[in-house]
Amino acid sequence: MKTLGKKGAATREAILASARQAFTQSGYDVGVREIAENAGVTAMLVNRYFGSKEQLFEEVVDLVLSAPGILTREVMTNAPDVSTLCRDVAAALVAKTAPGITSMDGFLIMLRSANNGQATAILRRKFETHFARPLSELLPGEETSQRAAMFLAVIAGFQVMRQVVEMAALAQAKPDQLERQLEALFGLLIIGTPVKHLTG
Amino acid sequence: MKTLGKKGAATREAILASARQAFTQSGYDVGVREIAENAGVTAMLVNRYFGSKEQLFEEVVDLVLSAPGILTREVMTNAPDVSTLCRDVAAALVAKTAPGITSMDGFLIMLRSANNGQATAILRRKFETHFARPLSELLPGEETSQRAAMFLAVIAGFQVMRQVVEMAALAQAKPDQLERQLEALFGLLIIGTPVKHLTG
DNA sequence: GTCTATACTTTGATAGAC
DNA sequence: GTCTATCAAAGTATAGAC
Repeated sequence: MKTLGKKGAATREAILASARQAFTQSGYDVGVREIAENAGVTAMLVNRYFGSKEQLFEEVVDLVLSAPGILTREVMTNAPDVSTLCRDVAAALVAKTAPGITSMDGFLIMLRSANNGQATAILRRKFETHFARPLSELLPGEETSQRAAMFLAVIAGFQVMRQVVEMAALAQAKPDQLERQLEALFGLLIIGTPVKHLTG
Repeated sequence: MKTLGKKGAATREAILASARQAFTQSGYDVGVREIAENAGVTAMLVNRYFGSKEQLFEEVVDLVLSAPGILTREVMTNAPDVSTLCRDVAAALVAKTAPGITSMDGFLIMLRSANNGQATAILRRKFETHFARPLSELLPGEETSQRAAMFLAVIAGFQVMRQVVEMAALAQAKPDQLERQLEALFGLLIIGTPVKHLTG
């Protein structure tokens, strides 16, 4: 382990910030040289400070999953009850996936990097510890781990259709309509029954 | 455009078949040399017959999207009623995403090429015409296009979590439990109310 | 300590010989 | 119509300049 001076730490942060931007926008397949260039350094320093591209990706994922996103520890633990959680997550999800917004969410990184085996292996571990396990412990009733996973699947599917594929029906729909549909789905998974009918 | 003789067309088919197998098993990151080797030719011929690896992938996508998948016109139009449709799609989805099975469904191909702009543009059009529009016309009630899109989003999300990320809770769950959960979600989107309670 | 220059390895793509 | 030879780009590793 190398000791880092002040300048070194700054460079490390610059690379990390550049990598976060690049991975979110282009997925894991973005080049290390491009990441380094946007940080004002050469590609070699990426390996010096992070060991490998894979480890750099892992650190970026940690960073993004810890930052406020659609599902955070705060959202999960601060919600007074589960129906509030449904509404909060639905609202955050619709807002963060609005057309034209380049959100830095962990789910988006996952979807953009889904074609790379190394990246998905890292994401699997991070999703388990950050989302699946705490959410599963929060749910009442039985089969909590499956229901938690389905919850995450709905979030991921909504994002891939709205932000990546950009399906017309989701990109142009009114936000409150989408929120209502998502809230109903989440309610079904969380408390076992829908909080509200879809057509109001 | 080159003119193809009998032998040329045969090698082209061999490469295409090998590519379908390879992409299904290993995803887009599989090497062109490996694809060519399994077809009994050198890597060069891949580019000669398909232009690039990307175009080869696109042709495999076309091939797979034409074949019966999770949502086909038959499933959609042959179902006597919508609740049967929910059950059929849920069962097909769980079966096709079983661990160890790498069926190259259209949704999965979409996810694997999600970071490629051209690929998503092509897939967006195919999804609209093949899935979104006919499904939307099949649904009763209001907001049919949004609900159809959400339906597709749930399918996509389930696949990405079970097949790509391989979340433990989804990969190891009992098939009939997953089917029940999916059927409830689909029912909520299709007929506006769940067909069955989750813990029932 | 911090960083650049250089090169090795693999992979996708191209040119020209037969 | 097919192959050998080669190129360009990407991830990585080493040596050494300041």
